[in-house]
Amino acid sequence: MKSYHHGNLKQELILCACKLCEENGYETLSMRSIAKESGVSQTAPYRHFETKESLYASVAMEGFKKLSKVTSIDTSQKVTKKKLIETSVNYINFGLENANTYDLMFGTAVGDFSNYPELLDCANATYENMRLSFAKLANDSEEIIAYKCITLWSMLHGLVGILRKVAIAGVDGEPLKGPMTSASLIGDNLDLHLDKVLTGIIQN
Amino acid sequence: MKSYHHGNLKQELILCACKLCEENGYETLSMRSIAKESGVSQTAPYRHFETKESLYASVAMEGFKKLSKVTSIDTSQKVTKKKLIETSVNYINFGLENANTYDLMFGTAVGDFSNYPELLDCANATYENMRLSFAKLANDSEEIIAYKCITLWSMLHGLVGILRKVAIAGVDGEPLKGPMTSASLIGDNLDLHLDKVLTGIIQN
DNA sequence: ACCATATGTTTACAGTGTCAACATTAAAGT
DNA sequence: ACTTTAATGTTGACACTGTAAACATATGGT
Repeated sequence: MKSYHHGNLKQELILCACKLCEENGYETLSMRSIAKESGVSQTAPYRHFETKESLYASVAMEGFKKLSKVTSIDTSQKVTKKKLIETSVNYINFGLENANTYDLMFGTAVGDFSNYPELLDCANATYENMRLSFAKLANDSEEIIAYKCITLWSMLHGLVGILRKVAIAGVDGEPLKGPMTSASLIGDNLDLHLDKVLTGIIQN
Repeated sequence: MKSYHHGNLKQELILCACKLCEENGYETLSMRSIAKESGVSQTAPYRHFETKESLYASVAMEGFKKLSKVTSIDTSQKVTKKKLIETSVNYINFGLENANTYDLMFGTAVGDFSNYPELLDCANATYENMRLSFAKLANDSEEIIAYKCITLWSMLHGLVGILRKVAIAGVDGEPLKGPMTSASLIGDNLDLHLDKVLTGIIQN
């Protein structure tokens, strides 16, 4: 028997939204659908989220937490290139396996992170760890560290995008022409590719 | 005096959509709004676009054409690192100056390009030129060329994303913490940064 | 016990994508 | 030139969306 008050609705709504988002993409996610899925009236979510965007922000935050978990390096210990490669692979796999959530995190669904301080913190924490890792790896200036970090980060992000387009195209038979094909080649040799890239970044 | 038949509606709808998209972002663009803006009934666009997504596809295609224009290198002549840097800067500037359109082109609004062959061709052409440029630059194997091309492309795409977040954050005062700050640093020294990156890519 | 506040529900409104039925015109076939 | 047909418009409708307003119920501090 359900009581009038749910007790833990906000948490359930977020969970629900995460699930629906990953299953069908954030574009098809509606306030009403998560309300229904949570067995609650259609406007109940508005007691916990001012707008749909702020619900998106919560889902994105969960995503960043999860991403942080698989990519964070223990910077109290020695940081090696191998660890960075491992982390890079994890990053890319996260992007591929949580494609819809990834879109929500890095797309335009949440316009300005600074409207959601908690989300902003989570996002920054993710990247901050990568920066610390580079700082530990070699004795570079702040500037060089930043350069290296952003170079890698940009590339990982870009790679996720490319590999996904290839994966999607691969599903319905017809392989894509041009660089797309080559991208799937990289997918198969991801470790090797990342090793090359990281070597390039570290050396410079 | 307007006749019943518009005569050139499809073209006008696309133009209109491009304008509205870049002005307010593709998320706020509606079939009905472009219809109204074009001075035509709300379902008229459906004579030219089966779904909203197919209108998006047309807008995205215009974007790729424009992007091609500013990034394409004349591969019948000698290709230099300098030219690649120039092109890279142009790519990034395109992404920053046509931010909303860029989102449409590289986001999830158009799910699968292969449903829109013309769009797919335009998109591939853009990247194909970059690949040819790398092929001209040095005498590498197909595989190495692909590697270099995708590395650069991924990074440019990633950089656009990062620089935009910084630009947006810069607007309302409060600068972002962590690697975000460093990213804006890169924005100021974009040429230098790209030179470094390209050197790294070319060497490997 | 009382009352403010948090959390729910119902109802309502304007806007959306898209379909079906109908109107008008330009193009093609005779 | 006349008729048929296909292309291109319009009107009206449906189910869905985000979200505001008014109301209902439970909870916690006094």
